[in-house]
Amino acid sequence: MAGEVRQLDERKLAVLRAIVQDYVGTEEPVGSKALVERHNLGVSPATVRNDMAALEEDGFIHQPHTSAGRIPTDKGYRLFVDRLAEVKPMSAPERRAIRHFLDGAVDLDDVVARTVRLLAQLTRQVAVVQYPSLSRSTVRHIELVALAPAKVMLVLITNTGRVEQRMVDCPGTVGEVVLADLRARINARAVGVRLPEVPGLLDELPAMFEAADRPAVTVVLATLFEALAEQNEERIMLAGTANLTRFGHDFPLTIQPVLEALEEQVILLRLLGETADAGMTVRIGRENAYEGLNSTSVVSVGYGSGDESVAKLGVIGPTRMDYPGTMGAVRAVARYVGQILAES
Amino acid sequence: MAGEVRQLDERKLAVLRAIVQDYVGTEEPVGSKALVERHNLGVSPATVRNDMAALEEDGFIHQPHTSAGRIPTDKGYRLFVDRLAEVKPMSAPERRAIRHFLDGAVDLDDVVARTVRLLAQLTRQVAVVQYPSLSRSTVRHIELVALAPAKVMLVLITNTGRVEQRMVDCPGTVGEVVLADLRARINARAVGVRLPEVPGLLDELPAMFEAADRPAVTVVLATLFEALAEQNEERIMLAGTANLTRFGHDFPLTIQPVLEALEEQVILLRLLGETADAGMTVRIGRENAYEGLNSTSVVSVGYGSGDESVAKLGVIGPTRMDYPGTMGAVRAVARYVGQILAES
DNA sequence: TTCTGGCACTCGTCTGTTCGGAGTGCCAAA
DNA sequence: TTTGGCACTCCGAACAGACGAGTGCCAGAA
Repeated sequence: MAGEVRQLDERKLAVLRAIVQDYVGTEEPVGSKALVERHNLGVSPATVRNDMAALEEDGFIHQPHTSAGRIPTDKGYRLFVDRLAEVKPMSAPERRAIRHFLDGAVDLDDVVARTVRLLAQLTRQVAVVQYPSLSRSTVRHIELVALAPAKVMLVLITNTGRVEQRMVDCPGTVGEVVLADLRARINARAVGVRLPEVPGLLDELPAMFEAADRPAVTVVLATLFEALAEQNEERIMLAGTANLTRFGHDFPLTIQPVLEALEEQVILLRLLGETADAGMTVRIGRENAYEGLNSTSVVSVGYGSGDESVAKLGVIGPTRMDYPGTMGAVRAVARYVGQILAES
Repeated sequence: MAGEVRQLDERKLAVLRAIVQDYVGTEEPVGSKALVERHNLGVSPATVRNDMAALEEDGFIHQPHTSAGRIPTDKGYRLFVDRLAEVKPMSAPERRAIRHFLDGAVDLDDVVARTVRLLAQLTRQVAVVQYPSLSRSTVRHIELVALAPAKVMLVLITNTGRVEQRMVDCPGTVGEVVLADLRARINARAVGVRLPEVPGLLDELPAMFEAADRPAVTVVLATLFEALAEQNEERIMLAGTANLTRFGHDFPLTIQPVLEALEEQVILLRLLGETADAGMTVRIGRENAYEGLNSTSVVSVGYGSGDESVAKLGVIGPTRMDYPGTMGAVRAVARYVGQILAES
């Protein structure tokens, strides 16, 4: 008995898989007859119809109107992604191409720019790449430069190649010697340390300077802490918006909220923020918190220079997307970007 | 006689103006009767029809099909912009709002970001703002920092607040003293000078150093020149793509090439590059060199911190746009950005 | 019990036709 | 030169009918 029930279930799953695959390919509701023709399920259309009715009952597929084919629901895609699909690995030539394209990058900006374009091209969808975040990275070097007697430029360089600079207006003049001393002491303590942990290590620094210099030292440190903490400086790069035109027929209605979402960095950051730290995250249709993206799916993953992820990247497309292919591309690109970052 | 011909021409122009205004408002071909109703032209529909026939003969308007109203052609819009429309000044509250919004900016990135968003909101179209270009700005400071024995970081700060940094791999070790010397000499010559003119002033510099240091000095200078010259580093910021959805009915066809164009910084830069240095430039439909923008108009203008323009900004919208209003907004925003830049 | 073929039924899409109305061009009169 | 009138064009909405894809159900076969 149990065996037969499982047998049945497996065929239903096969039907669902076939429906998803066909619908993704054709963009048209798929009927029982066409299904049997294209996939050799070994049963008749009538049987498939029964299964379809059951699948519909369970909410995995849905009919636009009586006497039309079936379309997968968000729930159906979810099941497909979780249990029926395998991430499709990139082919060797594709991997070589990715590698080659990313290797040409000259600096961090370029890496991110190339990555996002590459991802958009590979998936033919909208790609989003977050800059390696400050909070996960470590200090490579901190530089202080006197521009004027009371004006200091602060430069923060991270191990991910990111450079932040600030102007500091000091109360009173700061001697070159004091500045050099401060620079040396800061670097001695901070280099190699994770950004959020830096402030704790510099606590007792003002006390080590002459009373006259202390105000200036304090201001410089305050600015440094500010630069370290500024999470909302997180930047994002986008590409492939033109691919939105391939979205669907009910065009302006679907596309407008998506375009609006894409303009709001905050929304995109939150979107990527929901990505699990390890493994790939797929958010389908209404699973997305942001309403404007209710008819889209987001495939995202963390990437990083070493073992751990310092930022996220992903792809936004219609719920009707090629999940295995998209996931394969996203994973491959994330992996290679990680390697590039580790090398530089 | 001549007087009567002029009289006639003026009415024709009035008719054209009315057609443009109505069409921009309604998006529908405008007929003779409706025209007479909405504008008090003081003549009958039949007369207007005669004028319309003449205008069509001259290529200023055009009929989608017999027995439909008329639509302005690119040539018609051109005439409208050149002779029939006046730039519509912003109202006092609008100006205050612009001023207030831009005043909140904290650094150059922020100024540009706010400007582009503001412009998109005001015009309800796609806004494009070019970062103050390197070639027009002057050197405020050049800094050299030794990160490792053979690794130097070069930082270039311009009077517009822009900061560029490069890593330099030197052949052999560079002493701290040499570096300080080089820094001092470079700054002494370059500060306050326009970027493109800097290389010429540093020609004889290598000769002033010991033979052993010369290779390193040469490499540093080469990198600096590269940073100075790198015109294609010109960056652009975009906003308001969601406004494209209000474009028209024949949607995907029109919008796709536009989205593609917007993704290509090169195209946008060329677009802005065609802006006349002084005064506002309006490119209508096929006047745009880039084919994908053949059904759009571009309104652009230079802006700058002082008298002269250091960069361009503009708006991209359908040829059927509110030219007076758009031009007014573009002009006002450019003016205020200029002021903000001059102040900082 | 499960699958299958057959059959009646639903309903959306396509096609052709009709019809009203907006708009035109032309002409004769003011 | 302008105007009112008139015949004409042609788009687009509305309607009807045919077509076909697809379904659900049922009775019989495996």
